[in-house]
Amino acid sequence: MSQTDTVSRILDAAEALFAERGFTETSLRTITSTAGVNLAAVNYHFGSKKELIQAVFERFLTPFTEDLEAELDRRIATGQELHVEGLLESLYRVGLGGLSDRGLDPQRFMRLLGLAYTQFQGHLRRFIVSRYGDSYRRFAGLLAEALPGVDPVTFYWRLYFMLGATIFTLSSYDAIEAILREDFGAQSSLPETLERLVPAASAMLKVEAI
Amino acid sequence: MSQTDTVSRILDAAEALFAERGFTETSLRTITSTAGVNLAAVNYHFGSKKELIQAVFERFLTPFTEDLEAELDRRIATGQELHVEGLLESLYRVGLGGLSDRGLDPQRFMRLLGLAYTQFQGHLRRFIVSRYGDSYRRFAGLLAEALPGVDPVTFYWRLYFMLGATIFTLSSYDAIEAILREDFGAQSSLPETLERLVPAASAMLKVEAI
DNA sequence: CATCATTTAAAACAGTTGTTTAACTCTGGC
DNA sequence: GCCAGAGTTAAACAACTGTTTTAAATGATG
Repeated sequence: MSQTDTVSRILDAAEALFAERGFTETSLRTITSTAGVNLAAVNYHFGSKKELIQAVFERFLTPFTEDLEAELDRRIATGQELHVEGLLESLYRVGLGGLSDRGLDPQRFMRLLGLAYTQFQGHLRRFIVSRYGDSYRRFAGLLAEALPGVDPVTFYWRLYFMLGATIFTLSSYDAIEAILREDFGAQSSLPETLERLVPAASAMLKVEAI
Repeated sequence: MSQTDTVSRILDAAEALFAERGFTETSLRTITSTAGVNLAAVNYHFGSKKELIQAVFERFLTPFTEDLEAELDRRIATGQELHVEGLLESLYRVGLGGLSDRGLDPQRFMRLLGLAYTQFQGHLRRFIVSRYGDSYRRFAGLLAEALPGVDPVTFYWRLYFMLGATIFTLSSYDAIEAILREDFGAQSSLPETLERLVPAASAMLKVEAI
């Protein structure tokens, strides 16, 4: 084994197994044997399982937020109007394209993001907020500006509605797609689903009624 | 201890602890010591931890679906038009009111429902689908009828968008509410949040654009 | 060539997990 | 009054968890 790719082999295996089964359901022994490395390597390189979990998230969240920031900069620089649909498209395009360019599976990315919210790992939520909170707040701010009629509290609730619809749906994408394929024979792709999500989420954010 | 309330004491403790920490993160020893019963009682009365998890869900999903069916029957019997907002209101009213009448915490109910979808317990999903799938399909069918313009595949994706927005938001209700209270000083109640969710989810289901 | 970080191996660590056992207590029906 | 059976108890089971330690081997860098 060529020395230092041990770290990335562990990250690869951990990422796949976490997305598939969750954190507590995945043991270090499963990870290391999948990665073909020694059990002690995880504690040697990462310190603990907690820090391994954080490292997995860091590896895909850092390029994701960087790409998103760049995309927002680009949109602002070219003087494009920042309407709701455009912002959501930016978000989804980065999540879909930017990551797969780097060889990362966007679906796995969504499953992990869903886990970060629903599994009970306090340290993970704290880690993500402290590391990527600024980018999140920037995006939320731009979205709020694009919705001048909506009062702040209502806006934030709807932002969470949107996050819920996105994360929930995409992290169970395979299961939902399988059901629809069985019932309607129609198979849909991930980009197609995002194309359905943009107008739906936009409509939800924009409603006039109380 | 008055003999046979051991079963319900276990269910009470398990329900609260599962909602708080998740399934794998909650040990039988924590459950039994919280309930004040012997460790072996779980295996004696329920057979296994899996079956205990299912029993917890059965205890609140059975009254919930019965109430929902009754509410739908009532709406149809009184000849009310079944529009989208009304159906969602029925769903949320039953989830909120019907359960708390029975002394069950609606938020806990939502957290557990979220867990059922996101935790990796294949047996749970199978159990719920086989037991409550008919009620689910009936509700989905009525909702589809109220949306004649929307093609079936798009409808089902949007149904999952709505489920995601609902389950995700309400299962993290406490956390989100705390953030909004800190940032805006405005505190919102669960009924208020559902009042925001009805028009938002309706708008999402009804959009005209592709 | 020596050095030092990296990797492997194997073992042990101390906990925790779900489950099972066998003995015990209690109670309702004969 | 007694006894079968349901209910409870403490103890032990075997398996697994994350982590640490020992040791030896490997490889790149200076």
